[in-house]
Amino acid sequence: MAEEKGLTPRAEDFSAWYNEVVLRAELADYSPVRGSMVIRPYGYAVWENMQRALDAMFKETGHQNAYFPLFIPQSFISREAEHVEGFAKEMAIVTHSRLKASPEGGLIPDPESKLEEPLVVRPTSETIIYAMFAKWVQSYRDLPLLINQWANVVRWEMRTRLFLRTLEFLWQEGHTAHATEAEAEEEARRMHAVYRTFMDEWMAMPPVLGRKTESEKFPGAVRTYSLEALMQDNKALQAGTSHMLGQNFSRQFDLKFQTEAGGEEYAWNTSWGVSTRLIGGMVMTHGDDTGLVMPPKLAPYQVVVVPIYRKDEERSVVLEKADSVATALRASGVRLHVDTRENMTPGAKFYEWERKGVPLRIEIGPKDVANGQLVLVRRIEDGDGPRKQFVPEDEALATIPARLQAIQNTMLAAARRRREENSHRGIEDYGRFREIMEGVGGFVYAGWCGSPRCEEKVKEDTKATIRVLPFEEFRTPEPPKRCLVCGGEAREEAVWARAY
RNA sequence: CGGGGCGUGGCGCAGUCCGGUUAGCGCGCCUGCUUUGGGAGCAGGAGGUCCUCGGUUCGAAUCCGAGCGCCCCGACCA
Repeated sequence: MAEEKGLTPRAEDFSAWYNEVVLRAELADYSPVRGSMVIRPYGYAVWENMQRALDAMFKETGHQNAYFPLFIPQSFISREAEHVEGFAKEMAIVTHSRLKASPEGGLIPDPESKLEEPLVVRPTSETIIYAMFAKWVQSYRDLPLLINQWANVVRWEMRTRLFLRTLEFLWQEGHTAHATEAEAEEEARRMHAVYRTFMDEWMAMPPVLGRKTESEKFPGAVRTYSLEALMQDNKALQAGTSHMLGQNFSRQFDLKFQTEAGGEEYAWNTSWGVSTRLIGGMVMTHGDDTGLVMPPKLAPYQVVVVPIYRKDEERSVVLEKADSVATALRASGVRLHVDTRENMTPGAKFYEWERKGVPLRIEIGPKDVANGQLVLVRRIEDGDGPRKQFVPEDEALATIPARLQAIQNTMLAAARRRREENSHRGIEDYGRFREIMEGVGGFVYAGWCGSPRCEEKVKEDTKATIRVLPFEEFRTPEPPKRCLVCGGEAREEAVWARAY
């Protein structure tokens, strides 16, 4: 019974812990279809908070939302050579438009309804979006074209995990067209930076930024910029990507424009996306053995109020107080829930809301009403006194927004510290490297000669890959001289890790 | 696709080896009363194609055969 209530500790089996947290915090549930999941209201509320924040940032940077169709003609996918290569093996295809009764019983696709051209269910929308852009763009005056869409996509993955890799997932994909290479490059980097702001400030999940190697870049891109976060099991999570597509797609979809000088040129494209995978990242960045821990800025409920009472008279006094506290806090912009369930003891509610990761709990009992105080209990330790504090009501109401921000800051600092503590720098010995990858894991910063062969060897030996070629601010002050693998001259520093 | 595990009320499981009354336990659910400051108590109650199909048998959750599904590990994967 005690085992039923607790979670598998992270140290014992991280993967089991993760699944239990997601299911028991009611973020998501398995659906009847293998590899597909239902995002439950509590999990969807997190996604909505992510959407709200990101969408505002996209608008601030000049983008507009639009919606493109789920179905893409199969021929579109094959136009860009690398693109087909990258996605062909995981595509869902629609070939028929109706079913009919089978002679052997059951239903079969009606052969007469076979489509002229199969439709693929979008794994990403570059092809159809740039086909449409081609219709809309004639002149340099039509550029830049800055579009985002919120959508679902399907990738038929072999092995799936809740939020981290499912057959269908929700995401946003930005797609832009520019008149010059420099503008497109600037856009790809701008959105890369927007993601970084979001992950740092909203998710408290500080990623390492950099560029992907040739072998890891997006199929069809010239360059891929990535944000890699380190999870508590010391595996990397690719949390977002931004691609400089060059003219690869515009050439295939005839996305041309007339230049100011009167000539004709292909547009320069970018695309960038983050998905519901971020919810998995949030879980694996902040969760503990008690359950979920939500950064206040994403928490569906930042504060939950648990009223405590014995007698009816107490009940009405306490609930009245809970109500006025709720009204006051909502007025200062706090997302709050008053848990008035009658069939549950306060203790049971405490456990439930902790498992669900609510950052701050307010307990209100008869004693508190009498003393004009509120009991504040933080979800996490943050070095600022005990988790549980008795605070005069006025002071509590006035300081709760700041307390939430303090929790947010603490979580970011803790995540950053953990990332750095598990980043190994100055590793030159390949044996030592293998030891790290097969043992503690984490990010290893080391020299790379630039050869795909060395990359491949590491993957075979250790399952680790180059997550990013980090931007300057993340690099080791003293640049590595030798390639970790072959000992040849290091062309640049790489961040290696096992990844999700 | 390979390896492992598992399919029994909503959830978690026992029972299966060694066939035998009415399939059991915990949690959850419903009703009532008492409770409520860290996972409440008592009483009553509802809820089951034992994954499916076929076989053996007087008799199958249990034995045999085939199939299906899910989870985990690997291969695979922006």
